[in-house]
Amino acid sequence: MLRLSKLTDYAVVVLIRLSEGGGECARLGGEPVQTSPGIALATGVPEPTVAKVLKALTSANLVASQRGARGGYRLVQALEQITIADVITAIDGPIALTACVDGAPGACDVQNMCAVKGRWDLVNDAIRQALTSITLAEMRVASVPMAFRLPAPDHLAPPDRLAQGGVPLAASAAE
Amino acid sequence: MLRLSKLTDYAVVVLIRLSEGGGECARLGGEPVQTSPGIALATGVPEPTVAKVLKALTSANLVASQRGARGGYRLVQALEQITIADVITAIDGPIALTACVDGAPGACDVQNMCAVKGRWDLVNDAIRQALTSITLAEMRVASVPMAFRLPAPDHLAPPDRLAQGGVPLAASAAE
DNA sequence: AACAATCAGGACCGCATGGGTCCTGTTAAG
DNA sequence: CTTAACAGGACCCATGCGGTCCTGATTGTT
Repeated sequence: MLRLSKLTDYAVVVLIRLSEGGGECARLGGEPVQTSPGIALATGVPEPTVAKVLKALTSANLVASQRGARGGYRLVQALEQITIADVITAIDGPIALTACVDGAPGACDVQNMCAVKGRWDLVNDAIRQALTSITLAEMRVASVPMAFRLPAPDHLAPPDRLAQGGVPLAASAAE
Repeated sequence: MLRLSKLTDYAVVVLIRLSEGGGECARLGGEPVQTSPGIALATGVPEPTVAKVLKALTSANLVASQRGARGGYRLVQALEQITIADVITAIDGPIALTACVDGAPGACDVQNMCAVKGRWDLVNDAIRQALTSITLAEMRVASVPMAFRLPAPDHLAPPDRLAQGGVPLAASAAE
């Protein structure tokens, strides 16, 4: 699968949402912050999950948090400065395809004559480089080719119309 | 984690083992084949797992099988022609990082206003390209920098000494 | 012709991991 | 002092992977 976690997907959504300047809570010396309930409402991701993602992103210093009333989160870098590798590392931990490379305790169980030991590093480096070369800004411009772009991010988009007719994608071909 | 399955790791081991010409069963009109028990014995991977991996590799036409007595498996391409992407696709299925891209049944549950729909394709392509650019031959030469290379593949290497002093890698820096 | 060896293709089970929720404490603005 | 929001856990459940096994089909050997 080579599948990355759904949380990482959410993190991208949340970060892009954060970049769209939360127009609601422009306080705190000009630094506009957004609350996790607000982001959850705007993105459709459940609030606890948004909170969890934001905590991880804060630990990774991708976003900054302001505690207390009128608090919230804000980006510390522009989307152009955030790479996919950053997000994946923040959410899923270090990028390592196999247990052999990311410091597994018992190493592989067939380490005796494992003829390919350490060779995955080559692949890991390639992956890592590929992920480092893509920024969130690039991902955003590549998305939403249709007219569904919300120009004003401060008025939370009503999900009704979008959910009905919007974005059929691959959901129809589901067995 | 972006972790790929352990089966894929085994597949690489098995394929490299297959490339080292099974010296035992040189039959079948000059096409030397190796049996799955033999490969299991040589690599240290349990036999059922080897068999499962080989079946998947056969379905993906990375190896050819000869049924019946004196049967076995052999490579259909040189290691130089097999990319990591081939192996991953054979074992783990198509390379797709998120459920949004590989035709998931329900699509993402937040598809309503998912602002990043389809944007993972960028990342997927980058990953796919990175994995396609690395062949098994490159992985083999990059491995085993020490004197642990077994010159004769038919005499199974005694695991004892190798397991003890061999290849410390990153296993020490765990946690 | 009978036998044995080997692959084919499933079904099956247990465990680990991730996804998701919730609870309690801490901070800061009003 | 109260309230709103983050911090940082603990916790449960489902999914999927790793691994094993069984039965049948095929083919060389005796």
